[in-house]
This record gives sequence, structure tokens and C-alpha cells, in this order.
Amino acid sequence: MTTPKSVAGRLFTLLSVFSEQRPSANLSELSRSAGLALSTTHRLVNELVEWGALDRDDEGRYHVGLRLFELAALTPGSLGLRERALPFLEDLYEVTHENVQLAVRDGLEAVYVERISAHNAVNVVTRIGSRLPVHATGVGLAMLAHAPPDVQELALHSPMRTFTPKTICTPSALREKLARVRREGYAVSDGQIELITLSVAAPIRGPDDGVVAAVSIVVPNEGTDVASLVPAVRAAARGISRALRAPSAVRSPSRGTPT
Amino acid sequence: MTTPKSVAGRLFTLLSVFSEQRPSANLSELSRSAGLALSTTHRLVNELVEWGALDRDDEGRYHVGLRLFELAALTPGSLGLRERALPFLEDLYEVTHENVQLAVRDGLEAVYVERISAHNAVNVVTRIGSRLPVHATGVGLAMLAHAPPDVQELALHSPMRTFTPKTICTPSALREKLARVRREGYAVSDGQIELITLSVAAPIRGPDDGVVAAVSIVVPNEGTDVASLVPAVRAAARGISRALRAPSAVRSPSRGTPT
DNA sequence: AGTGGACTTTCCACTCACCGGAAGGCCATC
DNA sequence: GATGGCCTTCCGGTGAGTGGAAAGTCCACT
Repeated sequence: MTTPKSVAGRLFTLLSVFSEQRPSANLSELSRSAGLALSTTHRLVNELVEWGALDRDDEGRYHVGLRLFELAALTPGSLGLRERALPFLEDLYEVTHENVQLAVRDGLEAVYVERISAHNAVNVVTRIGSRLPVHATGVGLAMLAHAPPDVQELALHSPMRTFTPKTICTPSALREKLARVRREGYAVSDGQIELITLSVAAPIRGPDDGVVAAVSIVVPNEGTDVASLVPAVRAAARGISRALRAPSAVRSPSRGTPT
Repeated sequence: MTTPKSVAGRLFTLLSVFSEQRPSANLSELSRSAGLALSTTHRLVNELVEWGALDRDDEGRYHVGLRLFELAALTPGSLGLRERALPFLEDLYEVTHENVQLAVRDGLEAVYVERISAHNAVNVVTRIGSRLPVHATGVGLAMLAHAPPDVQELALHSPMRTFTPKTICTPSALREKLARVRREGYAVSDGQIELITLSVAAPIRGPDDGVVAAVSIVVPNEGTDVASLVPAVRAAARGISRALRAPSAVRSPSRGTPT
């Protein structure tokens, strides 16, 4: 990331310095990491602070500010979806007491927008706001399986990062998996991110019946009866789809072709 | 909001156009609302889109982008606090099945960072990311009561917005209320935002024992036994404080001077 | 088909906001 | 008191950013 010529670009590189690994930084760190002159950094960062995009604590370290948080709450995945999905996620949690997650797709990545976790549930790597490749996660597969053809093609032909020996990493395996997800109406990701965990995910449809998100439940992959989780997850997904006025979910609460 | 002279300022005014009322906008709307020339808006917005701060849908409308969401997840109130607080909020929810909220303070406003709501719980005005004045909300009062003296002074002498006839709006009433909150260890906001709801809130302390957040439960103010909610809310607040390694909470889980 | 209107995109010459080197201040540690 | 790390402020040259204008696109209405 060489110094961009536009002011906007510079601001972005500054903001991009912050990450899960480095949630705060002081001025010099910012200046170095962003590759900007100290005085420039100083001026820009001051503007960011003034607006509320960044906060500065008493030790002079900068953090991401609440103003950004406020703005981010307006993300499409947030405003409508999250609000409506939460009660259903709660239900799912209450029945299972396992980690429950809600994600949307951004390109070839799943972005987690909501998560419910218990004290003693299995630990998972994801946090709200974090991203994982679609091919390796339950929610990702559920969304990819119903994504537009061009996205699927792109996914099939992009290099696939592997996390464990179980991670899907060939086009043919992925193609097969997606077909299965479509056939069965849910996705299971077994040990693809961490060997010890497994997730069951189902797609959530929006007003135009396209898949806009996915819900999943993450459990230890030993001693868990996967089959018993599937109906609960699918029901939650369907409930959320209905709350979003998805035609296919709004119709009949009877059997039929669900999801 | 007259046109600021700096590029950064212009970017901020553009972003500020988005709100709960207007979560999306097209180019001209942005240009008009921000008071910027169309061509300028066009260029800046393009940069924002390129970075992911904004998204453009097929109809040409702009939305807040996932990149901002990702960044916002790094907010101090988010990263540590939220993650650790969630399980306790879950507990609280599970016991009561009412709306549970987590907020931090930004100046004289409470910013809601997490919320759990049930299908049939009483509807509340707040959403994640929204703000309300400290003087009018349970969480706000709980935080203000333990805020630095200068903040309290500022709050006492600032004009107080009223939402209902019950909203606290005089310095003396506020001062009294704050004293009571400190004495009792929790805050009740009865009909201050909406006449039909009531909230019980308790302060959450961080590693340096300062109050960093507050948790509350929102219920209809008729037919609810407030007294029975208090212990649950305080316990949750204490649990979260302990998870944050607050000295006063980490000590003994016994009686003593709690919260 | 023709017209009008609203929105978007591209172009370009002027100019002013931005850049970064330099210098100075503060506070540690050696 | 010297050294090195930070942060802050200043200032002159210059190129990035600006906004008017014109052209392109897509409707809806007649």
C-alpha cells in the first residue's frame, strides 16, 4: 500500500492501520504504518478525531471512535436484517445454548454481523465484524450456494485458503459441496476452520427472494448430534426470511419446499 | 453545516448525510444534503465506494459499506466490552425475556452498543448505534452518576431535552437523581423517554474501576415489579465488570459494597 | 417520435488547501 | 546533560482538488 495521492486515500490508509491485532495506535505508529509524513499524519488524524472517527485516550493512543460505530449501524446488513434477526437468533440460542452467528456476504467473504455466545460454549475465532472466506465456513457455503452464477464461478476459480486439512480447497470439491447445500437446504462445515468445531448454517432470503445472509450455529464436532440441530437452524433462517418478507418464506408455514 | 474547507471535512459531511432516517441516498441527494458541487461529490463518493466505506446498489443508491462495519467492530466499546458482556446479557435476557441493552457514554450521550430483544417484548426506540441524552435514560444516569466531576457539571448545566412530561429537565432534579443512583447502585428511568416504558440500569466498571458502560433492562411500566429486576441487572453488571477485571468486582462475590 | 426533467459522468483550467521539511518542546531513560 | 522517543507548530511551493459547463443516460409524460 504505497502512499496514495488523494487525501481521501490517505485517510483510508490511516483508518486501515487499525485491525483486530492492533486496535489502537499512537501518532508515530500511525505515521509509520501508513507511510505518511508525521506532520501530515498529525493533521489528518486530528481531523478524524474532531469528527469522531477516532478517539484519543489520555495516554495519547488513538482508537476507533464511536461515530464510526454509529455510522456502521446503518449498514444494510445491520439496520433491517440485524434488528429483525435478533429475536430468532435468541430463540435458537435459548434452545441450544451454543454459539449462534449471523453473516452477510461481501464478495468472496462472509462478514459476521451478529453473534451470540454463551459463557461455556466452544470458543470460536470469529468476532462481530470479522471476515472469513466463503468456501471455508458454514454461513459462507450457505450463501455461496445461492449466490449469482458469476460469484460462484469466481469462487470456484479463485485460490482457496486452507485452515485445516479438512478445508475445502479444490474447485470440484467446492462444486460438489455447493450442490449438496442446495439439495439439502443447509450447509455443514466440519472442521474447516478449526478441527474441533463444526457449524450448521442455513440461508436467509430477502424481499426479492435472493439469499442475503445466513445463520449458523457452532458446536464442538465431537459428541454433537448434528441432525438434531438442522431443523432448529433452518427454522430460524426461515423465520428471519419471513420477517424480511421473503416471498418463499411468507407463503405457507406448512411443509412444502422450505428454507 | 457550511462547506468545510478541508477534504476530510467534506468526506465527513458526506458520510453524515446517512442516518437512521435516511440509510441510503443517491448522488444528487448526497450532493444537495452535503452542500457540495455535484462533480466534487461524485469524485469523493467514488473514492469512498472504492475503499468500501460506501456501497452502491444496482439502482445507483449509496449505502454505508461493510468496510465501515468492520472498522467499527474495533471500537473500544465493541472489541473488549461487547464480547465479554454478551454472555451476561444473554443470561439476563433468558431470565426475564425483556429488552436488554448495553451502552457506553460519549460526552453527554449514551450510545447503545448491544441490544437483545424478544419477539413480543415492549418496543423501544433505541437501536444499536443510536444515541440518547444521558439525563433521560437509565443507562445514561447510571454512567453519569459515576462520571468525572467535570462531565457531571457539564451535564447539570447543559439544556436538557425533554421527551415526556416525566423527563428530568432541571439541574436540581438531576443532581438529586444522580445522588440517589450512587446511593442505591442502580438507576431507574421511568417514562422519561416514552411514557409507557421503564428501564432499570446498573453501571459497569473497567480495569481501572471507572465506570465504562451500563447495562439496562427495558420493560412496560405497568404491571412490572421493578424490585424484582434490580438484583438481576446488578448481578449482570457486576459479572461484566468482573469479566473486565474491575478491581471492585473481582474481589469477593459476597455482599459488601457492590457494583 | 419528441420533449422535458432528473440523474450521472467526464473534462479542464484556475487556485487554494495540502504537503513535508525543519525547528522546538516535552518526557523519559542511560 | 545528553540521547532518543514522542508530539506539536510553522511556513512557502506546488500539484491535488475544485466546480462550472457540457455531454450522456434514462426515464415519464404528451
